[in-house]
Amino acid sequence: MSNRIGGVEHDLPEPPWRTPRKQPVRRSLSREAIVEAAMGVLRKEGIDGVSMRRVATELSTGAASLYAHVANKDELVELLFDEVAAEIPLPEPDPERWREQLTQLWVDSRAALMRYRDIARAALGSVPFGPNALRVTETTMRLLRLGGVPEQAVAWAADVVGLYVSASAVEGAMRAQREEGHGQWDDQARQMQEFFAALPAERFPTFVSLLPHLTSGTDEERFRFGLELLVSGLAALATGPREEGP
Amino acid sequence: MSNRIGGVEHDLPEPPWRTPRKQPVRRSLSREAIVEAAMGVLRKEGIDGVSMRRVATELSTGAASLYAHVANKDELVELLFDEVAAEIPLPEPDPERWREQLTQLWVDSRAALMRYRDIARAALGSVPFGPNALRVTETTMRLLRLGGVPEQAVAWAADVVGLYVSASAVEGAMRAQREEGHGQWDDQARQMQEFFAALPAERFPTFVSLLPHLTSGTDEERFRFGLELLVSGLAALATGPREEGP
DNA sequence: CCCCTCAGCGAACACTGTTCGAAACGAACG
DNA sequence: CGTTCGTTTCGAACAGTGTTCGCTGAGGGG
Repeated sequence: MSNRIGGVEHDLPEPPWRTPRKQPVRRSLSREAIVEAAMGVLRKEGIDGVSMRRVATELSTGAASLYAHVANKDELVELLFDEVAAEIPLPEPDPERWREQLTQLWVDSRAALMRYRDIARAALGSVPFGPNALRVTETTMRLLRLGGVPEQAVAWAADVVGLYVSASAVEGAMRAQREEGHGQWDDQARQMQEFFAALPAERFPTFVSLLPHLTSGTDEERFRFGLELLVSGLAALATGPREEGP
Repeated sequence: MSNRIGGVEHDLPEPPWRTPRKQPVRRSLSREAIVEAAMGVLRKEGIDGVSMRRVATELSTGAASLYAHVANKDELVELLFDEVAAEIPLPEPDPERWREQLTQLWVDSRAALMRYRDIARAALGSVPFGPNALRVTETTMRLLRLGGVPEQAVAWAADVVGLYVSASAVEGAMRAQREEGHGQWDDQARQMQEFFAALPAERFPTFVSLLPHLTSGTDEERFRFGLELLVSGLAALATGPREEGP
């Protein structure tokens, strides 16, 4: 090809009589590389930041190239979601501590989701049946059965709790985004305060009287409160401890 | 202007020497008209169908005209959400029946949201504090207090249940969309069946053994199941009936 | 009566997801 | 070794999106 030694030739302008082969067409793109690059963007900028062009740029190529490895953006987002689900730590089920383990599992799930901004929105759009999401669901069901929850309730509860965790993660991500985006958290907290103070107490007496309680507690405390409602409700359905297996 | 009598002149081609005034510049656009038109689109095509151009076309004008009455699309969506919240029927609180009324209120909320496709997504993005949404929250809190639920729990529970209702409405809307969009509901139901059948039972034993329970029940039954978990959990927190007022 | 403000609105900007067609490559086959 | 074939790469283009800019012209206040 060239009598020059590799590496330097790229700094020189191409001789015009040679066909300009721009870049030597790396044939190195792969589903894994795409997902990895997209995960980086997701962590920094959230789902809206993950555009096909953005991910392609990260791999220094064009958007069209991605479509050889991924059907469309929806499929890419599903892959991302399952990749996040892989980061959820799973407990070794212990019949003595099923309630505690269940709570911890879902607190960890919310934390993993929120580490990747608003990725939880993907769980509300399409029921997540990727391999890693399935592992989480399987563990949830194992724990519920260990607690003696009836079969029908186990199946529905897995759905319900998944919904709640996703919704809470989305809300948390949105709040976090607003807090960092709009500069000072101070500014719009004051704005909220003013809005609340201007509320007509004669039209919303209960709401106004509960105002101090409304803003109290961290996001995770509020999440745990709802989770505890669900878990205790499930415990009440339990018919006593139960062995594993069919 | 013209010696013709009104109404007919629009059918004739404009004489070319007169400045073609396209349409006489209706100065009739208003926030209400915009929201009304957008509600129509929302009901038929969901949030993604509500583009600024689409709504403007419905009012036979251009997208830029809307920005005189509405700050941006986010604000428009918030207005739409509150309009939907106005359709939620509110009960007259009755201390004897607070549990039943609470359940009914949130079942009705979900139904109202789902009538407008995926509008519930707006509730997960920005905490809804429009006047009509506030009326629903106020009623929720009144009912919870009537049931003797502690103040802190009332405040947090309103948040939690709102999250759950919205999440369930979004999921229901997505499912409905897929069912009508992908032609036959039959086709992808079979596809799901095949996917489930192909699952390795040794890796997901609990999940596989619960398969029949997973697909059973209507959406609303599943929703009511989770709602009952929450409400009974709240009832357990109650310290006995309590009078209204400070 | 005049002027000035501001709703109306066409055009444009910077994006988005996706498709198309041509090129370039690797492997399999004669 | 040569040719063909399927796949990957990728620039360009298409049909959308939300939003801004600048011009026009009508209505109300002075």
